[in-house]
Amino acid sequence: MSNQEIAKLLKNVATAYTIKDEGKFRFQIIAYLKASETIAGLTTELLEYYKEDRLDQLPGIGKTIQGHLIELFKTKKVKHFDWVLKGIPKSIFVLTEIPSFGPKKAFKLVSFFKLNNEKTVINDLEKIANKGKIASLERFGEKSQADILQAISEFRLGKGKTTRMNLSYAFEIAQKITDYLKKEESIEKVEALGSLRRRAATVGDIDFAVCSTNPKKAIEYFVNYPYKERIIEKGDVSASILVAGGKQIDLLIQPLESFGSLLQHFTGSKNHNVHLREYALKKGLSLSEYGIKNLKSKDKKLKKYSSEVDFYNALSLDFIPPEIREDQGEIEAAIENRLPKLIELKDLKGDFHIHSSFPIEPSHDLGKNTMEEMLEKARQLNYQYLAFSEHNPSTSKHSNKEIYELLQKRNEKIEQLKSVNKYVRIIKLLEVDILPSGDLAIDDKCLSLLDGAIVSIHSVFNMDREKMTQRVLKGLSHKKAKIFAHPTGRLLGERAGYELNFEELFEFCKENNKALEINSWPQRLDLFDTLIKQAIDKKIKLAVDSDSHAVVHMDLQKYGIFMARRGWATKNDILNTMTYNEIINWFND
DNA sequence: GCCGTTTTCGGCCCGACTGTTTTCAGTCG
Repeated sequence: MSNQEIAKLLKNVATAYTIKDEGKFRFQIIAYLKASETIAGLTTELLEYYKEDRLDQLPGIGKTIQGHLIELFKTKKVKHFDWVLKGIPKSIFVLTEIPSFGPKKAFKLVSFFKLNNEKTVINDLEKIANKGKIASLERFGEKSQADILQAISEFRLGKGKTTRMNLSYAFEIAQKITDYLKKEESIEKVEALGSLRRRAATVGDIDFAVCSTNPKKAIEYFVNYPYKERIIEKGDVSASILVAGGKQIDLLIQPLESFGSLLQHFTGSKNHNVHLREYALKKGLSLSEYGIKNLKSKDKKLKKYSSEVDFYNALSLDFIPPEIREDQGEIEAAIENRLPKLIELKDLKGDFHIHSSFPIEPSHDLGKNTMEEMLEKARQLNYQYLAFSEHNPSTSKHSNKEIYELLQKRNEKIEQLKSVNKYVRIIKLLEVDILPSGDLAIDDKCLSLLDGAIVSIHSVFNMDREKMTQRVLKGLSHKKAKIFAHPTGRLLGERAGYELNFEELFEFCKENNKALEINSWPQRLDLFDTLIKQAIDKKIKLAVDSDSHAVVHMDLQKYGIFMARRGWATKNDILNTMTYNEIINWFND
């Protein structure tokens, strides 16, 4: 079973508990949902944790659920789950995937109308709603009947509970809406929050905090956004609209004096907030988007915060950067004044992964811009150095001798550029395929022409975990191979990437002084945050690379920096913050 | 069912909004 299937199973158990007796099973429900989230967000198959006897390392998975998971892997079923799920039609779990459908609503509809066919339940429900049969049900009405039809139709168009967009796409939408909101004169401040502010690789809803002298007018203005599809809800301090592609935009409003608390609350993450509020409760403080209540004082008066820094400081905590608010130990670190000083974009002194248009007749895609154009961009970015790293010449179309000659030609070109280029130093790299055998695609003689090689996987993704790991380690063990590019091979929204034993890879990199890439391409963002944090804990060097195939791509480095920050990276963890001399020494090491 | 800087027992974040109601149930973040 895949992680997603197991996560769904645990979520279904929570749903079943909710239907059976929400009050009685209140804390079991929370526990199962948390365990489900943990598994859904894992970067390694849960089965591997089980095989390696490491299930107890996972947060929110205690003795009981561990036992159930072990039973699941051993016998493919869990007696306790079967008991909880008994009598709950499976079609309910289909409906709960639709936004606005929770356990109660799904159960009421399925049981009243006997919608027991999980394959047709959505169509069946739609037919019933269209016939007007739902409106007469207790606690339903004409409006909720129409809402059900709307939710089904939007679900079919792609608005699901777990539908997410890439960070770069969310940035574009957020920019448009920010520009729109700033035109309303009563709006004094606009901040995009939620997972967007935390710079998560993918974003669900886009959240905005707004500070306005006239909240009513500001809300009215927001819900009249010209590109909205419809208004989802509209209240006194918050509203939500739907824009093209089923994307939801939420707005929250507070006066300036509470703006800091609002930022804090709406930035999340949920787990960070829950942990923070539990920590505060122990000090007798109750937190909300409005401020901090002292439960020990007589009047329990609310203290408001206009600044988020003051809000954290009021809890005796250092300010926690949004990118690491994921309940991964940041609260403990803030208590003990040992939060890392996270890397910033301006710390980068170069880029190792640049594909120019030099006609090297590569195995994969060639860049769009000349070396000169890329170098000029590097100068604008204030880089000390730039490495050209086109794909290796195609091995099916060229002999070793021809490949050698192509690389020689490229070297001549680079030497000529070096002689005329005063601003940016050039490093001679190449992105070399690691073949399924683990051998590099070009021979030693060709590799000797380079300062070093970036190695990567571009074919035969479906090897099993151990074979793939051995393939990568063999490729990386070549003296010239220094950086392993886009290590998981994932493409967001397209493919999950191959399975690797990262423990083993980290160990190897540490021993042999190899680096892993944080690829800034928005669809890759690979390595990603959780693996970056693990790598940094193991003191592995990382390189933030744009993988540019055109000049404009060189600006995408900010996304790699976002991921690095989410992985708690400081300047010292990132290779391309080093000077040219240090880097050249590292490549020759 | 999970978890530990008041705890291995006894806690478990806090609030908005909608629709159907006239005080609440359900969903969401």
